Amino acid sequence: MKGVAKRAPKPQPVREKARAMFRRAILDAAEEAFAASGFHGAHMQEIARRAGLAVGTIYNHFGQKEDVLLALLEQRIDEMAEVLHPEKGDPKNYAEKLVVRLERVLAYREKHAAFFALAVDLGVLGDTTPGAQQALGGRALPQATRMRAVWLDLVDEGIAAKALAPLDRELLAALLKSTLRTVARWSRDSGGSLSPSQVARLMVDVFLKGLERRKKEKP
Amino acid sequence: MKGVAKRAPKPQPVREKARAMFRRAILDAAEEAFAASGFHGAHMQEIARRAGLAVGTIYNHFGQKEDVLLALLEQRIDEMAEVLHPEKGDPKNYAEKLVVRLERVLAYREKHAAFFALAVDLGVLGDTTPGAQQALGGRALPQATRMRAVWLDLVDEGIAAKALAPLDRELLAALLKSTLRTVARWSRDSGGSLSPSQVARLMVDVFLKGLERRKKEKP
Amino acid sequence: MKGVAKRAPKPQPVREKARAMFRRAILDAAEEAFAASGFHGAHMQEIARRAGLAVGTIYNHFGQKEDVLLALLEQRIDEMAEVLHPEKGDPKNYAEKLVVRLERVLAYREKHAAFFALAVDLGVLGDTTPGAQQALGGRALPQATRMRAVWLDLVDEGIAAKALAPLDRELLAALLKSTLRTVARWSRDSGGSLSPSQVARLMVDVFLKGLERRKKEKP
Amino acid sequence: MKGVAKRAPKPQPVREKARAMFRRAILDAAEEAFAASGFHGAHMQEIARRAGLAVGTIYNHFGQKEDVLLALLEQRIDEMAEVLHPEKGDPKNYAEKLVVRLERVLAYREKHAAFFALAVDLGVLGDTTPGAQQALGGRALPQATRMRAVWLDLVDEGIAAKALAPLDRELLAALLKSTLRTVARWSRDSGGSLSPSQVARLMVDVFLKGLERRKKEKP
DNA sequence: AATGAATGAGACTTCATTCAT
DNA sequence: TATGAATGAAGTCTCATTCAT
Repeated sequence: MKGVAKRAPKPQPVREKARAMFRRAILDAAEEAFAASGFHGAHMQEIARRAGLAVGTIYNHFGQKEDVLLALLEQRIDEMAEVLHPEKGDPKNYAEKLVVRLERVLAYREKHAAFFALAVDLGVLGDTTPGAQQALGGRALPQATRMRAVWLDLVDEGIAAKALAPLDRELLAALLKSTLRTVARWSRDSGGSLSPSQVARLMVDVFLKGLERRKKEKP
Repeated sequence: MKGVAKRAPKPQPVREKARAMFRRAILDAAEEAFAASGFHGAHMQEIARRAGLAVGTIYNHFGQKEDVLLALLEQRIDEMAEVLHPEKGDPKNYAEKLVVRLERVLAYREKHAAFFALAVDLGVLGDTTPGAQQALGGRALPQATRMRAVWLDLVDEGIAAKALAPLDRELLAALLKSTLRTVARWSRDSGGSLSPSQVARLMVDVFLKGLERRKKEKP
Repeated sequence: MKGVAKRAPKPQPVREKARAMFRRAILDAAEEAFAASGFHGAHMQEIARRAGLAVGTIYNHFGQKEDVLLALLEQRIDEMAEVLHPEKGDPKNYAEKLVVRLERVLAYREKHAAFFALAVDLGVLGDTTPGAQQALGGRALPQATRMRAVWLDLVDEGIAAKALAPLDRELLAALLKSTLRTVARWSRDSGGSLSPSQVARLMVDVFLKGLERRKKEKP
Repeated sequence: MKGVAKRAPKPQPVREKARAMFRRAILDAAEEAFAASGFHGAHMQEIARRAGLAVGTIYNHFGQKEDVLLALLEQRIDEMAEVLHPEKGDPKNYAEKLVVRLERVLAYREKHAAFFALAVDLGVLGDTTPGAQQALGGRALPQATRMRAVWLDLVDEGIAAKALAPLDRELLAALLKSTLRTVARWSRDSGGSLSPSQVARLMVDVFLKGLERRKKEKP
């Protein structure tokens, strides 16, 4: 030790930051790659290429391919739960509240269209399909529970406010999600001439009032 | 044998039947295997085992793995379109008509739960996801068009009968399908205490009237 | 036996004839198929198709694919040795004798161009190459010995008649064959404007006199 | 990694060298394997084993089995064309020149006996047989043209020097090659008691003067 | 820690051969 | 005996993962 005094190794927050950047770069690349080709179609090579990294580097951050998918799903689900959370200034009226919240979700969806294509592909947002189970190696997504809770809360508020029919909360939540998904996809596929705000309003309207023809209605 | 006299080959309807039986056995086995493990997770070996055949035999009937999937989807979609078709004796009233038709679909779903798990996995029933495109090698499903037409017809009837809001027919069809799927899944997951008839009625109710809390209603 | 007297089964020469016809049809088909695609490239299916037979039938006549090749080679080599044999009326003069004999070989070659492509491919006419050994499963061709003998005889006659240089008879035979093959191929590839007789004469000339430029020569 | 700073990759001549070594090891292994069992008889597994590599590694260097064969042929043909080329100090006299050049070819042949067995097997040196076409997937060998040119040049020199009969140059070249091949094989098969130099001299003698018995000759 | 070539288990597919009709 | 579909061993190639640099 050549007579030099030892210093305790500094905590190196820089290292931490660098690690986080790599992680993020990998997940972003994976999102694109998975969305473009599905889980099996996307090769580690391709993910590495999109991230501007070598394959080996990915394995320094994730144990295996599955783990990249898992981490990506967790990350995005967390972000989406965040977005769906109540915020200060959200309206009191339930229908209005739904509109602003779904609007936020829609905005997030747009930024992460790739992830949603993937999530639908894996059935992760709804229920888990065999293909998803395969891809995840049978592991459960802890974040999915959190996500579910947020939707259930939203529905519970509606029930409490006597704005929603007193049906099973799981059913209500599932229908709210499926309406969101279906209308959003339709909007995208049919040219997307509606503004996000109009789309959110349409979702809520369909969800609350259904699709029966109505006589005249007062606003 | 150029110069050797040939007995005219007798028309063998038996052969035809045998071929059809093998085909069917393979598709049934494939349905199970794909449903259990997804397209990539299911190996030809496994499909052959389930069908009680040798691998080679599958290749006597289908060019490649993809083709097995394709044929299976076509078969099942055809069957389902059949089931969804109008039948003599269906009620005139639109809501009632929806109920009986969806009931038929539900019954078929139950028999082919495996297929539906697969179909959702592939996104074939709704729209095509990257994973599905992967599995199908980019080929389109001709039958999917037929399926779509049947749903659109059902919706058009509703519009014509002034029973449905005059919205875009694609949107209406998509929402009808997603409601069906969501309620069916909920019913199954929540213990399945409702009869198929009740489930169908619930679907139609949700679809037509939405989930807003209603005061009193007369049946 | 219904009271009918038994007759001893007749020797059935018809059966024998039928067998021979099948055999021949198969060998002809195999010749074409092998020549078109090589030993490995030609499938039993294809040979059967060309013969207008079912695959199974081939296996009623030959034990395995190899055996078909073997039988074909034996057959053709026999025929060719036949053709190369001395015949009544062949000239006495050695050079002239060579010409008429090679002419016969050339005629046979033309009829069985397919076989010769195959034979060269397998190196069967000259020496046995690894590929040929592979195809023949390591078995030797008994007929090849007979063939060799015929060529050696032809060369021996030349030595005896003091028409050929007193070199090793194996070398002389090998050179005669290779000259035959090379000139024949050249003649075919370069448009084939020479008559078979001219080609044979050229072969003999090259073989006997070499390719050095000669001053003037008297015929 | 899009945003992450990259160190400029240093130019790595070492890598290049390593690549070349692997390539060479694979080609050498393939030469042995192909020569021992023919193209179809040699399995990738076996080639890998002989090269001391894993199968996958071969596929990092060559797209498919065919490509290994192709590359091997190109390599060896190039080397052989090199050897056959005129060199400083070659004699002026045509016969003498032929002798020294063929001697070089013979030396190369000896070192690469395996390749020549293979080449003959594929008919690549002369003309392309169905089996070769099969193995090469129908692709042409660019190097073969170069090879042909070298032989044609050698023959043209002879014609120009009025040492060769004014026959078609393709024919002369083909005969020169076939004489080389035949005599070399004979020499090897008959015990190899002749020195390379003697063999080359014999080839030229046969090629130029033919095999007719000659009276007395002056050297 | 990043790199990227090497690794090899395992998947799909082919095709000679068998065998029930 | 001819048939041709069934069989399954075996080969090529892919791609997630490892590891020496």
